Parts: sequence; C-alpha cells; structure tokens
Amino acid sequence: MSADEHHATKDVPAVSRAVAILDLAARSDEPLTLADVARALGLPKSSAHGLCATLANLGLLRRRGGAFVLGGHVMRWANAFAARSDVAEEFSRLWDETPALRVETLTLTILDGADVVYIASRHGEDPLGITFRIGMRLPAAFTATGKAMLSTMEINEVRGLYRRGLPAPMTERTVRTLDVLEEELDEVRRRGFSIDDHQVRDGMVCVGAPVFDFSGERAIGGFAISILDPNVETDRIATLGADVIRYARLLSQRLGS
Amino acid sequence: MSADEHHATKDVPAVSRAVAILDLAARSDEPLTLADVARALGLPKSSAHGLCATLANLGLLRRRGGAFVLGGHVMRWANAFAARSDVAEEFSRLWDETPALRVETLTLTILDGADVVYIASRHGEDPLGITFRIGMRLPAAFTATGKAMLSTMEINEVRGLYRRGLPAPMTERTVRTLDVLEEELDEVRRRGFSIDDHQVRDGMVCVGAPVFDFSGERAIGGFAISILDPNVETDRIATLGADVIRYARLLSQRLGS
DNA sequence: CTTGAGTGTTCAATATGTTGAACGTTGTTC
DNA sequence: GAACAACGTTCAACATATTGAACACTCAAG
Repeated sequence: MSADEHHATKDVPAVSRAVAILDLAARSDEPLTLADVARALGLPKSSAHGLCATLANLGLLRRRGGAFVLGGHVMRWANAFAARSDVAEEFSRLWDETPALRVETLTLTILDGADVVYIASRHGEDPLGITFRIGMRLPAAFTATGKAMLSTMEINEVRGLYRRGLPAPMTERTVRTLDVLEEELDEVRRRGFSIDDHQVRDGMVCVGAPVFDFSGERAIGGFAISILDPNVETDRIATLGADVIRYARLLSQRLGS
Repeated sequence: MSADEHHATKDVPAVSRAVAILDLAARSDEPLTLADVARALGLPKSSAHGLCATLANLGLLRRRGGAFVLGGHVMRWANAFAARSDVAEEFSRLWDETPALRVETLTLTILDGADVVYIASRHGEDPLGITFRIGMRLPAAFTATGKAMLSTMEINEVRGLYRRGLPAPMTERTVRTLDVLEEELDEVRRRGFSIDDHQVRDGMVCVGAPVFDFSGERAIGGFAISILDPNVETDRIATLGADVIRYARLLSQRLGS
C-alpha cells in the first residue's frame, strides 16, 4: 500500500495507533505502562494516555495496577470470526459424528499471508506434546495444512509469498528453500495429501489435505491429522493419508464442493 | 462512565467508532456494506468509508466483494489473550496427563462481568450436542463454572451484578431470580462444587468448581465437567462432583494456591 | 527526611481529521 | 436503452482531536 500517495488511502491515525497498542500488548510478556507504550510506539505521552484510556473503557485493555494487559473484548470478535467460518462448524460436526477420528489429533487452519491460523482443533487420545490453540499461527510452508493449501495455489502466487525466502526453520527437518518446497508441493498434488514429517516439531508427523467450498477453486482451509511417532512406518502414513483425503473430501462436499 | 463530564474521561472518537464497527461485524450474519455500517451506527458515509478502509488495511476487516467481514487479525489478540492465561496452560497439561478425563467434556472459563468466557475446552468421547468454542460467552448465573466462581465472591458484589435481574432463561430449568441464585450459591459453598442441571441446555448436566491462584482469595477461573444425561443419578453427580473438586484443586495447586 | 527521576494526568493552542457536497459507478425498474 | 436510486469515492472547509508544557504524584537513593 503506497502510503500518503492519495488522500483516500490514508488510514485513520487514531485507529492505526490503537491497533499498534493492542499488537504491542499481545506481544508483551508483562503488563505495559503508559510510558512503555509511548516509548515503544514513539507516541506523545498524552496521546498514549488518551488511547489507552479509551481502549480500557472499551474492554480491549484491562488495567492491572498502573499497567495494561489485553482485555476480554477481543474474544467477542475471535468467537464471531471462528463461528463465522462454516468450515469450522462442519469440522465440529465431523468430529461429533465420527468416533474413529478420536484417536489422533485433528486440526483445521486457514491461510493468512504465509501463515496458517488454527480455527479449529480436536486433540486426540494420544498426546502430541503440543497444543494447537485457536488463533495460533505457524508458517504455512512447514505445516501439513499449509502445504495442502499452498499446493492448490498458482505457483507464481506461492513464489510471491516467499520472494524473500522461507521463514527460519523450526527443526532439523524443516524445509529451507523455495525449490525444495516446490518439489514438496508437486508431490502433494500427485499424492493427494501433504506430509509434515518432523518439520514443525521433532517426532510429530502430520498429514493434510485441502478443503474446498462450492467455488471449488483454491482451498479455503486445510485439514490435518497429527500423531507423535518418531519412527512411523510408510504404510501407516499411507493409511493416514487415505483417511485425511477422505475426511477433507467429506468436509468439502458438505460445503458444496 | 459519566460521558463528557470531564476532558480526561472522553474516549478517542475514531477508536470508539472503529470498535463499534467491529462489534457490528461480529453480530452480523452477513457481510456488511459501507451503507449498512453508516446506517446502523449513524455515521456520515465518508467517515464510515475511512474507518472501514483503515480496518481493512489493518486486517481487522476483510473485503468480500463490496462488503466487509471480520478479518483474521483479531485472532492474534485472541491467541495472545488465551495464551496469557496461565490457567489455560495448566488445563492443557492436566488433560494431556490424565487419560481418565477424556470421557467427559471439560471446560475452563473466566468471569467477565456477569458472563463466563470460555478460554479452554476439551470435548470428550461422549458427544454433548454443544460445542464450547474459545471466546464463547454464556451467563455466569446459569453455568457450572459461573456458579462456582460467583460462590467465591462477596454477596454484595453478586447482587451488584444482578441488580436489574437475571438474564433471560435458556431452558425451563434455568434459575430466574436472585433469591434462588443465592440459595444455589449457598449450596455450592456447602457442597464444594456447583451443578448446572439442564439450566443451559436440556439434558446436559455439568459440575464445576472454582480455580484459585496463589492469592487464594476469589476464584480466577471455573473448571467444569459436562455430560449429556437427562436422567443422571444422584450418586453419579456426587462422583463427578468429587472429580471436579479434585481436578480444580490440582489446577489451583499448580497455580500456587 | 529530602531530593531527583520518572511516572500519570490535565488543558488550551494548534495541527489536522472529519464530513457535506458533489460526482462517478452500479444495478434495478420500466 | 433510459431513468432513477442507492451505492462508493473524493476533497477542501471547518470542527475538533492532538499534544507540548506544566503540574501532581510516587518511589528510590542518599
């Protein structure tokens, strides 16, 4: 977005500042003082004061002594955002109706830039050692759901996302270059499902497949099954792959694909 | 909050308006046009235009054709809000470590005004017919976790929350008056656990207990076990009650209580 | 106990965001 | 195809939000 190029493209400054304050609070490990906010964002103290007071009155920040932390109002929007997603609802229904799915961990994500965002998860009976929280973000290139969604995109769009290179690796096995990622995406298209073999977490293997809606073009979400099995056998991956394709198709069919 | 009484109490109007737009988008079943926003909030069209463009640029709204829906940026804040809660982390750990808990549905809420907000949930093997989504809100007076938390509060504070009466009932069994609620809270204190017997949903019975942190005063959260059993027997409730007390205490101990 | 540094709060002058009017676009009706 | 209504977009005049300066408060150091 070319800033200040044209009147109409200029953001409302107070709103931008307020969002920057909330982002700062989200990133911060401890409550933020007014002085912290003014310093970190380069704001006059009186401006920081007015904005923080407003955010506190609106329930977006909460005062803890003289400092601020994120308030609960954000959860109203998060709830609405997650609920608005038809695919999340279908995911919940699928889980309720399919006892066989309860052993492994299931997740559903959407793509946001080069990240996946978790919009639904059901942790299985077998522990993974990782909790996929709603709202959590991970690099799409590394996750099973992300690879599944990327594989439905035009190659130039994928290259556009990674023109400055891939994110920092998370394990020894994490994909590091765009060339290798493109080869992986070719394999996903051929096989029909994606594999995250220890790329996000050592020992964790995930298979994923894209979920489509009625438009049937690019994926609107990614569905994955995850297990913790450092030495998983090839035929188990094939079985899980068949499962994830089947259930992702079932989700897609319910969404009019 | 006495509006306009004093300079310092006046909110930043653009921020209030932006939040009102996001609240409207959260409430709306369909994408909102600029005209919808201007009309619903009584804003000039050009002001609505500028605010919506700004929110879209910041990722808080997303354009769908010529209309707007909530954007994914809210999930960054929701994730941070939920992750910030130590009690949610301990809840996840408890689930991972305790296979016996996997049969029923477990939930964890915090109190926000007269509502509970779900900050963690694990759906059990037995289906409930209701999905507790993170961020979801329900009236505290009706839920097991809410009653558990209310029971640790000063009675005048409870009366303050309900000075205008209880919310609209959700079932035939929902508590309707403050007097009855106070009796229920007396029973919770005596018994050590709360019961939602079909007050939120027909057929669903939940038991709850408060969770404390190191301060040990009022509850910081409520923990509940939920089952779908229209004709649950008294001794099953007692067993679930003992369980919920035990696990809530375990959570509390881990939080320094 | 005093002093100094850093914090939060207040308010009128000043810089600038808001908005009414105008215009272009789109879709519906006749 | 024309006319009309409702929409989205633009921009300069004007209403008002922002902020520098000042002050009160709190806490730590000496």
